Amino acid sequence: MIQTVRIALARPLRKLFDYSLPEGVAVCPGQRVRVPFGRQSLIGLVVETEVEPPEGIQLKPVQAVLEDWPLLPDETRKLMHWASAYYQHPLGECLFMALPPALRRGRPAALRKQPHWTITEDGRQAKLPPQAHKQQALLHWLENQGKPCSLSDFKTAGFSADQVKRLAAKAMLTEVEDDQREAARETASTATLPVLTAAQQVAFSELQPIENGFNCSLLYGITGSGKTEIYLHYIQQYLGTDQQALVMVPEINLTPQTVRRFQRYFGARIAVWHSALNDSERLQSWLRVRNGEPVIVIGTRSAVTLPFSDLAMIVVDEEHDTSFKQGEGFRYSGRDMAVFRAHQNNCPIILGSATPSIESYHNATSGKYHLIRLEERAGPAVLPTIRLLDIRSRPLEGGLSAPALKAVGERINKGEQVLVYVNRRGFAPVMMCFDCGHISECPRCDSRLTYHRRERAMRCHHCDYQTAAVNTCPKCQSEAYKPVGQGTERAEDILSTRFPDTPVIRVDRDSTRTKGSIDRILGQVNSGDPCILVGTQMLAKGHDFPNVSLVVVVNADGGLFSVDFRAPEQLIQTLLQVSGRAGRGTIPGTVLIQTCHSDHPLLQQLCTGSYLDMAQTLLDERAGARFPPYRAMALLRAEAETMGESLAFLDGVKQVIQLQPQQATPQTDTGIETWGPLPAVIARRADRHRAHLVFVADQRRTLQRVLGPLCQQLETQRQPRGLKWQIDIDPLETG
DNA sequence: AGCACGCCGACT
DNA sequence: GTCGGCGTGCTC
Repeated sequence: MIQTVRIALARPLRKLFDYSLPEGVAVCPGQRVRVPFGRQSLIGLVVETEVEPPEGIQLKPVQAVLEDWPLLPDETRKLMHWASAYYQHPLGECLFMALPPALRRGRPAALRKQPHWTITEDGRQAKLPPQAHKQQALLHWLENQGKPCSLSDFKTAGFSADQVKRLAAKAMLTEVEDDQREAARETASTATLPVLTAAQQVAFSELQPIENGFNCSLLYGITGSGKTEIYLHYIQQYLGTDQQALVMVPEINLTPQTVRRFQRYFGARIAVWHSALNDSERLQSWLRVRNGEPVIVIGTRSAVTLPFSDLAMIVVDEEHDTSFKQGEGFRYSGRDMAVFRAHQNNCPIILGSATPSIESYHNATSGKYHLIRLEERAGPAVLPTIRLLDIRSRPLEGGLSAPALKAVGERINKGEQVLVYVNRRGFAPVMMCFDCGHISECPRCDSRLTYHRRERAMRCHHCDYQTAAVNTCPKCQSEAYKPVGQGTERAEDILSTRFPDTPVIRVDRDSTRTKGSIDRILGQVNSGDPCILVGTQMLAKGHDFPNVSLVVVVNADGGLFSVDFRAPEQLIQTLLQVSGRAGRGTIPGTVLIQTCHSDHPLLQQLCTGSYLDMAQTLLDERAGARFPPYRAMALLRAEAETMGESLAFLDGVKQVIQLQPQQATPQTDTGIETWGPLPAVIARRADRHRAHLVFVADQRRTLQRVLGPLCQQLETQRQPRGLKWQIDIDPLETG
């Protein structure tokens, strides 16, 4: 009897393909196979065995079975099955998302033995020329590790392969055989953890031990309260030497410093997972996890799909951070998948943040999560004072008001550091003609081009359009064609003019483009000398600036009156995160927020209340408007050559949804509401016209029940050429 | 997504 | 007469 198996392929198709299995071959779900597909040969993953062969299709046979064990373990496979159904994304793509690129391409799943290096007697003598200070530092670092290290260890510590090669050539380093598994098992607990403060101890004692099984703790710890210490202690205290752990961090936060901090206590058990890894590094890390090594993975969003076999705990740090949600394609939330995975593994999960998301806060108040409050800063630092500075009809220089500049001057004179935060949204410099009013716009998007002085270029932030800057108005040839708006560069100019003796350091995408520049900047700031940091978003996250005693927020009003219902939440989160950079040392910090709406209740509350009070206010507003988390939301995005096509497509979908007989129980289930379709806030992007249709339902189940078949139908029925659609479950941006 | 088949314009 | 443009249709 010939067996039929169901195979998932890495194709954007909401269907699986059946194949016959050659006589004498047996497979189980999760195994990797090679199958013929059309006239190509593809890698597939077994989803189901012993299936009923479909009628009227001549099945092709499986060509090869790549391993005699399931590459994707059951637990991970079930996670991806759930994610596929929850996010309405094709199963094949979801499953393959959980494999590193090398394995997707069919490379063997073999753990390459990594050469480990140790220092020789010659190396200890270290007779290096004085200019080889980096090699000297490497030797010094390795000696302090007290154990052989691999190339990737050197790289995470900031050294290069070339330096290792040179030292090996001088016989100062030598290769040793080292079984990684053993290396990982022995906890390099040379360093002892810092003692928890009384407040940290209280918070720590509220965390459930691993053996109590699934529970989700929302650790609300104000900026500077030392949440990381709590994670470290938790791992130290509860994680078994044979168990695996996952620590998820936002994209921006995966700095070498964070990793080093964990490595100090857990040594070789630490494995990293982030977008900067190359294919072979990814494969190695993935296989370490798959082989059941007792690793502690520090990783970004996609680390939630790693093939753990004994996952005992999860931490999601900065859980409110929007980078946990993938913004395209398979639009999953790493944080939400982590909660599901903890549940699936019956293990604890800790969500940490100084500014928890409204969703998580809601889960905490409803008793689904356990709320732990840590509202004291560790060490001598106290929370900064937040003051609003109303700038209505005040003259501004580079976006800064006279009182703000005065405050900057005072701090500088005292030898302290200042951070000027420019909320980029709507404040990037554009070129405007003062004679005819012409403003430079992107020819392909509904957006303005921003002026980049350094490159003398005009750039679009929504597509890759770029053009040289010109001095005269392209419309009326007037000479009065000048940059307006308060970008980081304008603020930087004004500050350097006003404070010529103080270094002004700009921190934004442009100034940190080159590798290592962020470390150089941080080094300069941490030296403690007075300086003024000017920057965007990047400054708000993670980094510690102990000598910054004043934060000036150039403009806070962007998020106050936005069409997006999440804008106020994101505004106060950003304001509080950037405020948290002030007064981390011994000097009490001050935050000045420039605004045209100093009487706005949310901003008022920012100065007096705690974050949780604000979260409660926002949650009440969400309840009133029946927004998430009180209802489930999904977004159907469409784009086409014309807006008419996009809107017509979404209108059609709306009709279908509304005509559908809703077999709902009236009391609990009011069915689905659709809002729109509406053109996106940036309606035209790269010459594509975009529109949205929003779905809202009291119950997630209702939404799933309708969206599943809808996606299936939209995929099979043919659409006007050039029309593309995608579904976004729990969207973060509804504009 | 690929890849092939298919039917219309400028080249040896 | 062919090479090749990308429009649409299929893949167990």
